[in-house]
Amino acid sequence: MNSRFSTAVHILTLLASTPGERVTSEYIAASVGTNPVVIRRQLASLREAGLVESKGARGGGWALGRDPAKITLKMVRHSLGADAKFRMHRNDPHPECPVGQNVRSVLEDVYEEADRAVMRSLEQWTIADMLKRVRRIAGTE
Amino acid sequence: MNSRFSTAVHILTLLASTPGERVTSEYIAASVGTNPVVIRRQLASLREAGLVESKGARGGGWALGRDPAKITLKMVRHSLGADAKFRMHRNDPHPECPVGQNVRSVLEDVYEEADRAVMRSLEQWTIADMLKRVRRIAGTE
DNA sequence: TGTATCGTAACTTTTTTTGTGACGGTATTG
DNA sequence: CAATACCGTCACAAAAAAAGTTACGATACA
Repeated sequence: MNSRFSTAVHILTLLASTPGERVTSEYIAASVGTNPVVIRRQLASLREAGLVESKGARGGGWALGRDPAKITLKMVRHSLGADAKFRMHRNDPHPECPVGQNVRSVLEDVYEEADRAVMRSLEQWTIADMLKRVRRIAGTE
Repeated sequence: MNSRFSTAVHILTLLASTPGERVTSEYIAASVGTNPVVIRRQLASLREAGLVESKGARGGGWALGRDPAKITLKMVRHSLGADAKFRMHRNDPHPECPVGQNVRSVLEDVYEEADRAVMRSLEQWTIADMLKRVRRIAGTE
């Protein structure tokens, strides 16, 4: 998992915390502590996955695309595509080494399985859960 | 998972493929396609975990520290420590945003759980398995 | 028509990862 | 005992990846 995933969850939880309102990328950026463009970039992936929707122009902004109880962290990870995945070493192995030539393909199987395990784990968390727990910690409930 | 993990598995599988022999970091580097120092760095972590052992000086080199059937990929990942883990976004959230202030700690729980899932998955693979599968693909068996 | 917003491209900066050179230490070999 | 072939590790360089910034066009609202 990487920092893009973390940021995405942060954003979605923030949106869930202000239902009915549209929030600007500038506001989100201030909450996360970064630049609005960085946020918009992230939101772009989330929008493709249907998790958020945006409206341009004055009065525009961002809102969740669906019920936060129906957004799992699995979906979030999925929306980030290859960026969130396990990575292979990218060296060119020696052409005559049978191990070097073939470990990669076996490793791919390993990663695929591990990835499924991660997804099963993330599947159990929703944005609504995240918000609930955040609020419990903050004592805002 | 990252490229250090992949490289570590590559190295261990290579060592498993030449039982009884010591292999030099230079040889391993050639197989992986990188610099010997990079390999030694990686081997250092693996040695701390007892997965390999080395002998300096002439005639020296590296060998597995135990039966390849007793080395799981979980151990390999564990030996890499924090490097192999999921990472949080490192921005400073806005001090007055209750979401920003607390998502991290909830995310830590999420990551911990996901990490355990990965470990359970990796636990099922041993270096001996890797070698067997590599050989099957290579048709060297 | 002015303004607040998104969308996105190009670029810069920072951070992380990987690679390299250098050199000391040590056991083995002859 | 000296030459050698290794490891161990530090400091630095280069490359790659990620994050941040600037800029500007497009659009709807007021």
